[in-house]
Amino acid sequence: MTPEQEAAMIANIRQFNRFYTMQLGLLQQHVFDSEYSLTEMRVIYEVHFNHQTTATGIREALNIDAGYLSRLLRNFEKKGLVIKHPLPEDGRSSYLQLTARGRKLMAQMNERSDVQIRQMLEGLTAQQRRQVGNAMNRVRGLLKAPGGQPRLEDVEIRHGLQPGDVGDIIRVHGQVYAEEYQYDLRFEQYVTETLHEFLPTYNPAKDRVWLATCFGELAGMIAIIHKGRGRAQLRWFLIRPAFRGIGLGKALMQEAMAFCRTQRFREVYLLTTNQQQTAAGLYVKAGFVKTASTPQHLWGQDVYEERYELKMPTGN
Amino acid sequence: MTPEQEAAMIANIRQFNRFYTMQLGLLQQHVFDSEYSLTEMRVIYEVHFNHQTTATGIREALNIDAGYLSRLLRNFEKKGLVIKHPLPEDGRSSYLQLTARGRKLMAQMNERSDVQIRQMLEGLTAQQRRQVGNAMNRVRGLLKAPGGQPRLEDVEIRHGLQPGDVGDIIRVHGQVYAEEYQYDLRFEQYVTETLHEFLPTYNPAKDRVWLATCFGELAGMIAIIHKGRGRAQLRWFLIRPAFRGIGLGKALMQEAMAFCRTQRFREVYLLTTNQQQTAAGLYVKAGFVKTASTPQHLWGQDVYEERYELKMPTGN
DNA sequence: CACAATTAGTTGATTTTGTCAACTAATTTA
DNA sequence: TAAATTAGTTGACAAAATCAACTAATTGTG
Repeated sequence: MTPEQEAAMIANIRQFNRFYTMQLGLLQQHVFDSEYSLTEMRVIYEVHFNHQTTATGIREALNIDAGYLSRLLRNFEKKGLVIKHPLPEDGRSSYLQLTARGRKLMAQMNERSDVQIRQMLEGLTAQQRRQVGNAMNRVRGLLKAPGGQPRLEDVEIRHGLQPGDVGDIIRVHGQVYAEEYQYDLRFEQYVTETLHEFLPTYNPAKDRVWLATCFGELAGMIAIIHKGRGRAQLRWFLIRPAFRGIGLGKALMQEAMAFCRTQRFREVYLLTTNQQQTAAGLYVKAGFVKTASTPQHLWGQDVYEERYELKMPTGN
Repeated sequence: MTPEQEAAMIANIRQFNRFYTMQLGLLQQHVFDSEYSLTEMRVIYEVHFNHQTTATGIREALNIDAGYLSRLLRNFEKKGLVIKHPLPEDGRSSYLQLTARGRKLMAQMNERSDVQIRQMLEGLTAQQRRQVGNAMNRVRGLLKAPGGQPRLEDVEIRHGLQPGDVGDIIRVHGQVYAEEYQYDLRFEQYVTETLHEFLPTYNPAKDRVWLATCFGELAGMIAIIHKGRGRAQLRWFLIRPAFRGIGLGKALMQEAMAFCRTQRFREVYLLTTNQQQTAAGLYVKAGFVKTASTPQHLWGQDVYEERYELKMPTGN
């Protein structure tokens, strides 16, 4: 990056900071017309979030004056929002905890915050809202904030191809395999070919492509393609690294298997290589058995191309 | 979107708000250890940014007490940061302007803000930094902030296909044409086919694909494909709606034409439809002439397929 | 056109918010 | 065991923000 580009980029972030400061309405000292100041609410939040924290813990987290904090806490105690539990191992400190009343206040504040957020999102389509969330998660994830791990509940699994999906499937395959196995352009070309070959025969009644998205961002995918005579091929099974370890692979595999059962496929097969170890585990767990392994030079790599097969239990 | 998903999404944004409040260090009332408070700096910034604004303008923009602002401004005037120009048409108001000293203070603050931003980006790769900027722009753009229009200086034009580029080209074509002309999956299939057809013959010495990216996000693209006997085809020329009107199409076209000249192509042609009016303008400006127009039923649409040709000036 | 109503900005009085330094008491270090 | 450190408290005070009463210019209205 040239110095000019870096300066442009920093100016851009500075603008975002100003914009977002405005958006948050952080200049108002009384949050959401409550009787509590921003600082007070931040203390309440800190007590709630870091359970079993002490005054010093809060002081360090929020970087506020010890004397000021002392008074704030005494006030909260007087109002019955916070309760102190003296520490047995240190007579100077106390654990802090929200009372039921304090938690109720928190909940109220969250509600008001939600109102603010809803206003912010007003006039946006569902897709755009997802994009906002997604972009925020990206900022937060990149700036190494805690809690950046996506949750399975936030991942939406849908099927059917919408505009951009075909390209997105290819893009994610190209990027992930380049990053993880140093596959080159030839691999992305291969994926393009598989989709080009599939699309003209795509029959939504017999073929199904599932896309897992998280706030609009493609998180993973899987597909079942009918091959005639009760056979089907499982394709394009991939979970992006950031979304691994949350059970998404399993969820997608379950969708695919459920579809295979309703379609009464007798046999499902798939092709992969010996390098895709994590996926292989999921194949085996789903009942697939490795039936062939042949050395190949594919996409500039020496790999074993492997074939897995699954005999479906014939329901009666 | 189900109510549960909406709640999850709002909770997610709330978390981002808390995270970013923290990130900005907005609880500190003295910005960057200066002798000025956050509010004071926001006033200075507002005077700088909205030139020829009045006290009321600032009061409305920042939503602060009129009396408080009055005192702040008097103080700034006393310190020689701001100057008042009485309004001829209204004896009660004055235009506000930063003095040279006030602008110097602004610049200093920007520098300190830049330091903060650099710290924030510390430890990120160039690509990750671009992603942060990109994601912020997306948030800002979606939440309809002013100044959301990207700048041509922030757009990087590169050539050569990197992992994910092929998929991204297809994805953007699919999405943009679906949004603007209601083309369906068949169009994305067609684009996939064109790339599938091109890739095996791709010769970086004779073919060139340019990608315009803005903080990591694909903004537009163009390609020149050699066809033998001094002929070449211009393909995949597209600017995403958000990046139109900033001269990006022109810049990409110039790159392409310059390449055609160095390659000494005698003739360049392209295929498009009568629906792509904006692009057609750029083709004509670059010297292309429409040579054929045939009615077709393509991708579920009745269109005229048009052919444009450009005879290259033979340099000696 | 005159007079009431409104608007832009100012000023005094006051409250809220945050800071600093001196302090106590418990705990740790030397 | 004494000195140093740490957690938290308190008093004095400064800075930031609010409220209400005010002036002067401008606008609206009968």
